[in-house]
Amino acid sequence: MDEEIHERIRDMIKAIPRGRVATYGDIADLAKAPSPRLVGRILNEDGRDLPWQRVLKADGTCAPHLRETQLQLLHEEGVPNLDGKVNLRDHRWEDVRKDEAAEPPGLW
DNA sequence: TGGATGACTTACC
DNA sequence: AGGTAAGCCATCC
Repeated sequence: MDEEIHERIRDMIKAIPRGRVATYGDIADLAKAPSPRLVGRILNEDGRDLPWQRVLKADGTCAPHLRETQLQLLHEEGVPNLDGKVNLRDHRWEDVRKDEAAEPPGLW
């Protein structure tokens, strides 16, 4: 059902930890959404109560109309950005989870 | 029914 | 590194 996806997408976004980010594609994947476009649409109409600032495009940039606000909020959360682009390698939610699970403790 | 649109992605050049 | 094109899914006209 569409409602299911809708809800799951919102839950996934809510689940993004502070100081971390995820791409639309990641959310779509985790929420089993058929397309990243759906994630964008959800945020557009129902993103008021969500940490929408933690959702970025695949290249680490954010949507044009939000750029200013987005970067500001992320910066306040402790997510640095370089000329409007966030380093996904260091702050991407999915990647970090994977690394933390696979990385031997104490290595870093 | 068919085409246009959007807080997207990937591939190619 | 930056531009274009095609694919993508739900919605609206």
